[in-house]
Amino acid sequence: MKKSARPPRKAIRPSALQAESLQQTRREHASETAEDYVEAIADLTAQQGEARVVDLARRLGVTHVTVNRTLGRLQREGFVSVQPYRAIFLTDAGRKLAAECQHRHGIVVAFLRSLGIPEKSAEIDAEGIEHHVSPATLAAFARHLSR
Amino acid sequence: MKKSARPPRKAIRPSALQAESLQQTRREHASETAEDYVEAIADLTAQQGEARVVDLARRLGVTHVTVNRTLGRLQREGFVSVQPYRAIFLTDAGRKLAAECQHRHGIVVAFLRSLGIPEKSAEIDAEGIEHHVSPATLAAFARHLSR
DNA sequence: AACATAATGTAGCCTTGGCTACATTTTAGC
DNA sequence: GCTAAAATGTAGCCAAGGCTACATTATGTT
Repeated sequence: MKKSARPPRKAIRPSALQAESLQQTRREHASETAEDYVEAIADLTAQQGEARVVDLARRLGVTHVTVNRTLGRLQREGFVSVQPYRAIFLTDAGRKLAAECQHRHGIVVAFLRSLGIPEKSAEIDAEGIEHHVSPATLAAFARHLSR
Repeated sequence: MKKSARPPRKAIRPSALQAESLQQTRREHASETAEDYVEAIADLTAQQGEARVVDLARRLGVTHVTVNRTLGRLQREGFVSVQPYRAIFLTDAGRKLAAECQHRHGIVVAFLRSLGIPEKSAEIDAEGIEHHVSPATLAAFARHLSR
């Protein structure tokens, strides 16, 4: 019998950690859309009583078609409740998620502002960053703010 | 003739800014993959003399198939140079991008560590955050570090 | 030099999230 | 209550980035 004809390539160092980090980042990407949508729906509902497809499209910077398809997915996943030609409502799960996102978003923006970053940049960066901030890091941001 | 039968829904507040932020985030996503790949290729080349498909797959936490297809795109975009069954090389553009990413990654990790976040969490969060850090914010991080 | 195994490549499938173009339903205003 | 415009819905296209299954090439060991 034989063992190996060619020794398998061995990882020299920390591939495992990086692979894990990147897989985590990809998982976060998958929930980013849901978070952006529920947050927008919550805001719109608070601001104008209801959230409609056009409002979401404008707010999210996409066409109404994209919004429509995504709402279908979010309904499958239990975050929203939609009926044809009607306003969009959050489920309990959706409201919970939205509240968490708004809370986190506020902390991230305030933290960036506290570093001297101007309002607009802080908003833009926060939008990208917030989905990748772990509870530990969020806590560190909050700690830094309350000093 | 008639004008309007139904007044168009008007944005109450800051839809424009949020839409812009989200569009920026989506643009960043498009370059994330390129950044992760060139960085990994640069690291592997430095560590073991060459970067092979299997190494990248292990490092990035995906299958070799995904790596292969992505390398094709990166070659089209001018970041890498690949030949069948050969090692992968960065172009000048690829090396430049890799250097920028490594620099930024280092700052983000150091910054998070300086907030008291443990090594591993800092690495994981940095992987997700670094692609969304604007030059202004990166500068703020660096400023904070050098205090 | 043969050959088994690792490495690489290819075919084809899936989901997400963009889009345009066109169809249908609501609804404000006359 | 008609009707045009707004809003919503549907069909179908595209690229990215995952995957499995299978085909091909390189190469270390014998």
